[in-house]
Amino acid sequence: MITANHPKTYMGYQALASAFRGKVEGGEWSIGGAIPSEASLAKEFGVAVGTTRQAIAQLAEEGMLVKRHGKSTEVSSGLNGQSMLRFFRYQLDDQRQLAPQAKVLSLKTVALDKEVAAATNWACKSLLKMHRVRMINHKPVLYETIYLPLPKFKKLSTFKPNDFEELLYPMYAKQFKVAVIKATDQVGFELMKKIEANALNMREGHPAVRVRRVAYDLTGKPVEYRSSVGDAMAFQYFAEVR
Amino acid sequence: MITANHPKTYMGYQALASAFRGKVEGGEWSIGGAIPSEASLAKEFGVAVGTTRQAIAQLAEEGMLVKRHGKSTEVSSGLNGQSMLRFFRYQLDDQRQLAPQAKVLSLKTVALDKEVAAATNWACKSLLKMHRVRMINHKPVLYETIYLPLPKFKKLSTFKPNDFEELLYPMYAKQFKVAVIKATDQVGFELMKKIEANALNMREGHPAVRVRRVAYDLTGKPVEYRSSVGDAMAFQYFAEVR
DNA sequence: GAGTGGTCTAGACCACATC
DNA sequence: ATGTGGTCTAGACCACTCA
Repeated sequence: MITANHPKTYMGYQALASAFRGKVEGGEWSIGGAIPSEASLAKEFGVAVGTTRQAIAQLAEEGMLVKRHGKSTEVSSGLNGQSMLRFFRYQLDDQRQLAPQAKVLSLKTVALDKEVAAATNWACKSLLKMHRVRMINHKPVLYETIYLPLPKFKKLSTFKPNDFEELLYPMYAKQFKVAVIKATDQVGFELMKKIEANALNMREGHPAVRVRRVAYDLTGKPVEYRSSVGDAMAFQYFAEVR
Repeated sequence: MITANHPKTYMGYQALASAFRGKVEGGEWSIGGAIPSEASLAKEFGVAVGTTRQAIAQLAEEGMLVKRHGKSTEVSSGLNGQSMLRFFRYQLDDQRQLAPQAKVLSLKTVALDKEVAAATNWACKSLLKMHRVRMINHKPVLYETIYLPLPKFKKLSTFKPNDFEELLYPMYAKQFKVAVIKATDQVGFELMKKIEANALNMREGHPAVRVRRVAYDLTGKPVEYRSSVGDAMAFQYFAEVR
């Protein structure tokens, strides 16, 4: 039955975790907001506090929830989006840490791309396609092509290049209530194409690295596809293997 | 106090975890072997079972212990060492999965290398340095330079190239009781040097990828430094960002 | 001080592996 | 059947945050 609540259903911590996932996906617990206390959830679902703790611990592990000792447990608002640029080893003028800049070059609506569809399994028929250059100390270092599914991100199609914030992931969170909590990177090597080379003040055919990234939201669904090109010689990628 | 045991010391799960770490590091719980049951540990340390469970859960998370439902909890015997080669995208003759081969080219004792020391913080004064080629379907794809600290791995210095097994990490476990449970990779691009090119049947100056890997044991100490070179055009690296 | 999450206890019962 | 780890309970008390 769809609408009725059985008076007493068995609730293991995994079933509880599923129920909590549902609250997040359904928007009942909104992104960045606090969820009810463990004690009140235990009462609501008719289980011991320890059981709600175990369910919450699992979701916290997955990155969906964030625990704050003494305060509350919140729905994650996601990664900050700086995670791409830290892979390039550009030295700065002095020791100071310079914030990267970003410039949107173009924005248009296109048909679903084959490569994108294969990586994301999106079923939409059109996409928002954005070209962007990222700079460190005003020097362009990364040429990005970013795809977003429509109609979810339709509001962006009316944006002018200057309307975009520096970091996209936090903007997705604020404007669309989409939190990016995981991404997969695929690093490969190729020769730089003319468009990319021009944008980066380099020669066509220069050794280039391409990072294809799929970003996932709280529910595990792909929300963004991003393909970034940079100078291979200036590139360093760090990863932990377990 | 250093030597005496107080009859009753407070044992939080973190202190317990430290005690368990000590048992592993001291060799009292040996690599690949089962540790005592949760109930007996609880009795031995004078805590509730739940507390030993929490301590064990933490060490399992770190990869030091592996839990086997219904059997026992074991000290990890580490990764299998295939983790490097999976990053290359060589297609095989047919659909079958071909096991990679490995050939040791040379083995010698050298002074502590600066690059190696910087990455590992090793304090030893000499190293074992090994050159190795890894092949897929009898085609060489990876030229590896492997460093191991002495005197820990002294026994290997008398080995002949054919004495080495295909996978090194399991060999470290068997022969030296060293389990590799974590590694960090640093991926960069460069031009292939003559020696590497010769070993891989490629031209000097061909675009190459270099993966510098530090492998860590159960206690978090670096146990191996490995620098691997391959064809950049055939390379794909996958990683998850969280 | 009130409310939240963090630690710990003691015990019951379940699920799995092995003999 | 026995022993192991996995789940769950009910409650005590601690540590942290904030009004």
